[in-house]
Amino acid sequence: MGPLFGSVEDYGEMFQDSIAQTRCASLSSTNQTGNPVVYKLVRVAQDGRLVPATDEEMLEVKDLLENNENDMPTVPDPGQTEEDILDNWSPSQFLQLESFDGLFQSETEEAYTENLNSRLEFKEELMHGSQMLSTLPDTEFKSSSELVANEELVQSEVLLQEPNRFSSNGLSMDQSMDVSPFSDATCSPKEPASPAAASKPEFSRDAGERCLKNLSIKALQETFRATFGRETTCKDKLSLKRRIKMGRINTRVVPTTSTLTVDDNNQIGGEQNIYNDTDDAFSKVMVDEGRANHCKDSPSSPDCIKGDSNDFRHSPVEASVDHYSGNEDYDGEYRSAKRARKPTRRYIEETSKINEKQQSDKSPMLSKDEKSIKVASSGGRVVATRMVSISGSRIEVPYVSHARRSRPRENIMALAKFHSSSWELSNDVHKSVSGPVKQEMQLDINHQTDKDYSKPNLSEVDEDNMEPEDIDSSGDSSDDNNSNNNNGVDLSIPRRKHHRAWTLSEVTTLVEGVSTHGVGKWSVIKSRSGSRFAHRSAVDIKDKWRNLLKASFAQTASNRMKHGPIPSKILLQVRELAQKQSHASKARFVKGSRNGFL
DNA sequence: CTTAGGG
DNA sequence: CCCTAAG
Repeated sequence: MGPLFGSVEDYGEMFQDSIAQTRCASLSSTNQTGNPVVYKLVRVAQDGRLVPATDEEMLEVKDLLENNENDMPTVPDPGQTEEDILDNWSPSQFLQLESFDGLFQSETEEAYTENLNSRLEFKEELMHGSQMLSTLPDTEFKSSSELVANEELVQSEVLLQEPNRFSSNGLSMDQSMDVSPFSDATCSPKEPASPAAASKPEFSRDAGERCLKNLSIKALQETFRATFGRETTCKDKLSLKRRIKMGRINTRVVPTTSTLTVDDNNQIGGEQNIYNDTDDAFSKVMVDEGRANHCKDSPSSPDCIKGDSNDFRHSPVEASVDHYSGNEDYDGEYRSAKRARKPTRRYIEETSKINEKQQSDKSPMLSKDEKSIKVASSGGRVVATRMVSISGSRIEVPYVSHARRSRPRENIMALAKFHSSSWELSNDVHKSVSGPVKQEMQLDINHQTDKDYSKPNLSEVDEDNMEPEDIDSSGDSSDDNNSNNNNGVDLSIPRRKHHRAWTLSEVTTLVEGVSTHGVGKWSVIKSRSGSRFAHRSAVDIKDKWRNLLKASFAQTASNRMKHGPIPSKILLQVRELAQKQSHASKARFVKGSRNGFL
C-alpha cells in the first residue's frame, strides 16, 4: 500500500500560526475577509497515525494538485457559510475530506456508494464536530494568567469554517497533533509553544485509535453515540471508526468552549456525552444556563435551582467561561467574571439571548434565521426623545427602549382606572392580583374598548389634598395607556409604562422623610407620609433616593452644573443627609468593631 | 415582608 | 420602574 496523500488540516504549528494571524488582523482592526485554514500534507501510516510528509512526498503531491486543480475545493467566498460549502462541494471534494483519516483509501466505488447514503449524516457530524466545544482536561486550566493569553483561541473555530487551500511549505508537525491552548498570544507566528504545551490531553489520539481497532460493532456504535451524542445504525466498522475519529479530531481542534453551546440540542448532547463519564453535571449546567429562559418564572423548578446553585460556579465550565469573559470581543457573551455572587436568573436569561444573537452573527451556519436576527439586533437600539414633565416643567429626555418582556399588569392598571374609584385600590389590584383574575380582567377590558376613555375622576383619585404636581403627573400617567385614539394601536415609540414623574413635593417629602427617619427606612417613610406616596412603593422611594444621591453627587463633582429638574437646594439637602448617614454608618462601624474586639 | 442593588 | 437575592 503506497503512501496516500490527502488534504489534511494541520492541527499543529501552522494551525496556531493562522490563529496568530487572525489575531493580528483583528487586533489591527483590519477586517480581513476570510480566515485561512491551513492544510498540511501528511501520510497515513498503517496504524492510522498521521505522519508528516517528507519533502519528497510533498513534491509528488504538488504535481498531483496541479493536475487536479479543478477538483479541489475552491477558495470560498468570504460570505460563504460552511453549510454552503458542504452543500456545494462535489462528491469528489467530499472524498477528499474523507480521506483525512486515510481510511477511504481502501474504499471501492461500491463502498463509496454506500457512503453516499450517509453523506448527509457525515456532513452533520463534520459540522457538529467542528463546532463542538472541547474543554481541555482540567489539568490544563490551572493558571488563569496563562489562560488570558489564549482568549482569542475562541476564534479558532472560524478557521474551520472557511477552508482555504494553502500550499504546504514543509513546516514540521507535531506527531501528537496536539493543539495546546497555551500557544503564544503574540503575533509572531513562529513562536514556539510554551513547555506547557507538552502536556497531553487524557485521551491520546493514538491510543484512542488503537482502542477503536479492537472494538465490536456494538462498541463502536456506543462510541459513536458518545462522540456525537446520537445513535447510529451503521453496521460498517470501517465507516464507524472513520466517523468517530473524524469527530474526535474536529473536537480536539477547537480548544474552546461556550461560543456555540446553547443553540442546539445536538451540540449540547455532544458536549455532554463526550464528557459523560466525569462531567455530566457540568454539561447539565450548561444546558440549564443556556435555557434559562425556559424556566424564568418558576423559581422553584429544580432546573432553575440547579442553574442558580453556587456549585456550578466552581465547575469546569465556569473556569473556562470566565477566562474568556475579559475579552472585549466577547463581552456580553458571558457574564462578567467579576460578579461576586451568583448571577440573577434574569441576567442569565438576557445573557443567553445575547448569546444567541452573537452566535448567529458570528457563525452564520448556525442561524437558520439569520436575517431576522440581524434586523432585530441592528434595530435593537431606539434613539428618541420624549417629553417629560418634572416639577411642572416639560423637559426633553432621551428615551431608551429596554425592550422588556411585557408585563400583564399593565392591563390591570388600565382596567383599574376604569373600575376603581381610588388609586389605592388600583395599587392593591396592581400588587396582589392573581393569575386567573388577571385573565378575567383582560377579557373584561377588551369589552370596554368603546367605553369612556376619559381620565379617572380626579376628585375620586385622591382622597385628600392632592397637590398641583400630582395632577400633572396623573396626566402624565394617563397618557401612558393610550394617548392614541380609539384604535389603541400606538405606532409611535413605546413608552415606559407606569412612569410617573416625581413631583417636587414628593421629592421634598422624601428628603424630609430621610432626614427624620434616616436612610433605608423606606417603608417607614412611605407610611409616615400619608397619601403622598400613594402610588410609590418603598422600592420606588428607595430608587428615587438613589437617583437623588446620584444627582447631588453629579452636581458636586461639576459645580455649576446646569439647572437640572431638581432644585439644587434639594440636592444640597440630599447631600447633607447622605453625609450624615455615611458618618452615622461609620460611627456604627467603629462602635461595632470596638465591641467586637474588646 | 423589607432592604439593597443590578438592570 | 422592574426584578431578585438576602435578611
